Amino acid sequence: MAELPKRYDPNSVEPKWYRRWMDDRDFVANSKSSKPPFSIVMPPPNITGVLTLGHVLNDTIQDILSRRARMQGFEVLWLPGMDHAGIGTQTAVEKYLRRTENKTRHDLGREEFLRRVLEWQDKHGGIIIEQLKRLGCSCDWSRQRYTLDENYARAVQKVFVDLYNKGLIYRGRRMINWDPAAQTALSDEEVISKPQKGKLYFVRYEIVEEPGRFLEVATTRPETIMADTAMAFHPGDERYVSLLGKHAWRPLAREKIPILADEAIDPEFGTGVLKVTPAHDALDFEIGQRHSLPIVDVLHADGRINCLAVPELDELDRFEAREKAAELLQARGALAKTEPYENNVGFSDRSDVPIEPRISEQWFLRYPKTKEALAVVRDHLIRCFPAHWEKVYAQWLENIRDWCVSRQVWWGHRIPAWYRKQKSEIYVGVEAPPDPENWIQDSDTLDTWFSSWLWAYETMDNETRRKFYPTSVLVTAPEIIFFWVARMIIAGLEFKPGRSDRDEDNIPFRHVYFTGLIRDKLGRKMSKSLGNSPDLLELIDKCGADGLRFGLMRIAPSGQDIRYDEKQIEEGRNFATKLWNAARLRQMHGPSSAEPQIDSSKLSIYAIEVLSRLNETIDAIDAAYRDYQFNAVAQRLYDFVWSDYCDWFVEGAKTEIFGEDDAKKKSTLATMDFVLSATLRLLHPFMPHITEELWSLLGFGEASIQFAAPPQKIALDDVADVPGKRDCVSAIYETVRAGRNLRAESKLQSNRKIGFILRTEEKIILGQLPTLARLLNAEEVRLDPKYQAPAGNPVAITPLGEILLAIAATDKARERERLDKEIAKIENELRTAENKLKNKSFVDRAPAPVVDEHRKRVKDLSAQLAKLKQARDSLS
RNA sequence: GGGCGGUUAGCUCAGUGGUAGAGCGGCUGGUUUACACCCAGUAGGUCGGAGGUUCGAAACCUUCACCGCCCA
Repeated sequence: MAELPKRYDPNSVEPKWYRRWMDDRDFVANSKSSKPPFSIVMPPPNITGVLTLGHVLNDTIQDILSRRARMQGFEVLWLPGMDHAGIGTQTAVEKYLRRTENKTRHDLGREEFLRRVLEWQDKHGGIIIEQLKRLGCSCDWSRQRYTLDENYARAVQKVFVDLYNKGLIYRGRRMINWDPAAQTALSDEEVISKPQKGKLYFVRYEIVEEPGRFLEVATTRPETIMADTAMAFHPGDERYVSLLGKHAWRPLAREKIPILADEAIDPEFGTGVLKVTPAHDALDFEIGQRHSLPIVDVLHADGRINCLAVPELDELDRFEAREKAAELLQARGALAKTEPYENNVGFSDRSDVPIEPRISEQWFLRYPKTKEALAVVRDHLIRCFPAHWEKVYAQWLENIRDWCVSRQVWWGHRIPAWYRKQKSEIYVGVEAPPDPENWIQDSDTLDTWFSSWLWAYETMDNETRRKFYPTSVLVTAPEIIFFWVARMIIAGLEFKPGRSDRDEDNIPFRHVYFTGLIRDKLGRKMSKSLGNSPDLLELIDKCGADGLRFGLMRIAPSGQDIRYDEKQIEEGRNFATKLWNAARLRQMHGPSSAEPQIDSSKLSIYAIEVLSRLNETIDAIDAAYRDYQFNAVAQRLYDFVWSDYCDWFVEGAKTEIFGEDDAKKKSTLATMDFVLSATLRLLHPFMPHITEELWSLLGFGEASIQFAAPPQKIALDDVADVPGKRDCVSAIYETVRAGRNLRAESKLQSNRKIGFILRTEEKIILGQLPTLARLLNAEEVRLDPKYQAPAGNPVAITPLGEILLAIAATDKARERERLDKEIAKIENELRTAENKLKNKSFVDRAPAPVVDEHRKRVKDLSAQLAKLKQARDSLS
């Protein structure tokens, strides 16, 4: 085998393996398999989206879970797909049309516009799928789905019809959230409230029955005064009771409006009087309903004023009109004052403009199965990770309101409802009415989430569903817990796609893992407009998909936001290179063995140590996976490979590899093979490409590493006194650290070969001197239990005794200083431990092992201190 | 206003009652035949404040402050 290059080149390795995996159909799930199922449905990215760090995080986690399950012997289905993103895609195409042809969708007409959207989709769509492949995602692409696939779209409409027939979906004129930019209704979940600096306008309304007396109202929206149909105060508010039943003059579009009392008014706010504008405020609408007030709408759909009675305001944009209305009121002496004011304003999640509460005829869903949906999470048929999301979920369900599902958008699933021409008759059905010429179909489409709530099972054919539904786990961002997660649970419980009627067979998933949110270095959200998202394909070119995956996973604590820094991805790349070189070193010493023969009776103490550490790592990783602590898994692997294996085991093992004893050499190489093979398998879910490449290069298996069983802990039962041997290794490593420190503190260059003397009675160290010397980069390490330091050799205390440099300190003053510092440190530690033991209640109450440990500490520290003081004295 | 997170080294973060940790960054030394995407060493912390529980608290409880998110 040719020597490997020094540096790992992911760009030549990663695409090669991905192609192979695809050619071998390794990711295709077999519904007929007898293996136990493991399934994930991918949260579908937008059809015209591109890969973001959020996707990388999300989909890497799904890939890790899928790949690990595959290795564990599960039949794995990771089902990918895309979402048509109704409003988002339509807006993008509209923008494009306006820019290139200066046309609106209405200029083109519905049919032509939809043709253009399809063109756009063909041109820009599905880029993200190729990017996910570059990331190494092991999705079953043969089952890739799209929310507008014919079958899927039909299922969406069928669900609508069913819910309509059950009376759960209804059409009604109600107060909804109107997005004046996108000109569509939105659901409550799509409204984000943001604090806004504005003004509070104090407006005077003259009392009709008492000319000259005024009622003062504080409002943030003077531009809607023309739509006021009443004034209201709290029934208990004594300031105003005398006005009850009287009337006020509306100062704009002057008219008499009644003064009434309603419990909903907060007497503390402003003057305690509310101007009731039922058409433009949700609370006012309710008050209006209670008091049978007329509804006057003074806004166009695009947010301009629609009020011929006040020509100064008519046709003005709502925000311009606000200023203008204030001016008009001022001119008429109706504006008492204005105050700066900050309040929360609902913004559209889509177009980031303030939402307009508006009365409109829309379709609504009265959510079914909300009690059951609460129960399945409360009773842990579904578990959230981290668990606190269960509370957030419950809170939403407990306060749930009907879902406005219709959108005034053309791109999407058209509402399967028809209205009879010239009659008020509605037909709702998957098929068009038999006499279409007499009907007009509803022009609206359904909320995109109304299609994605079926994603967990409508993406599967019957056979797939039988094998893989309910899915094992859903991985998603907390931002869409209501939009998607909760609604999918409701859909599963209502439509019962499972193999029985029982809830546990119909929930869409058993676990939900919520990722963190990725922020930039400054803590800001990643966004297109800020331009703070890295170019991921560039990053993959630079660090490899594996480097990106590992780097990101290592810094992604569960349940917390992630501060992204490219340096951390570089660390992922560096780690890949480290792993590569660890394999390279092994490969330089002859062929590795797929089944290394470990004769535990012949293992060196270092091999026992590294194998024990490997065992511990395997346990720790298992535990971390159980809690979905991916960063902990990554960190454990990083530490094991870099520190335990490379820094300590491999460096020490060079004694044997380059040594004369063939049996020892073989045993050491076998240990390396064992550890490397296990490490590659442990790392495979995180770094699929490099592990496959090394698995193949080192010949650890004929078949792909993807289906190799996860490493089991090695039994060291027949090794005598493992703890004793590990203590010995730990003492040796401690001694190495002390010796290296001596060398550096004595200003000796780290490459200079130098002699050390070890003053110890420990016999166990005899055979270990060559390894000790290698790790210390020493010319030799001389064992001398009776060594008398001639002129103050620099000395350090170790668990083995004392280690000394075989040369006199060149600078005695500095050496004294060093020893003084060391003495002070030890004295300090000693004092702490002694004080604890002096405390009677500690000795009486603390567990015996803890007390013993402190006694031992005092003993050890005292011995160390004595030796250090002796060395210090010999210098003066 | 209600709920949920967070506050540990210059930075990013681990750390579930028993001697405060890692990586990065800083500083010092190094082309020691796996790796300069590296190796060795090192400085740097009254664990946000105040109370409490305990023999013992970064961790558990109470409270306050500040930061962030979700819902009104």
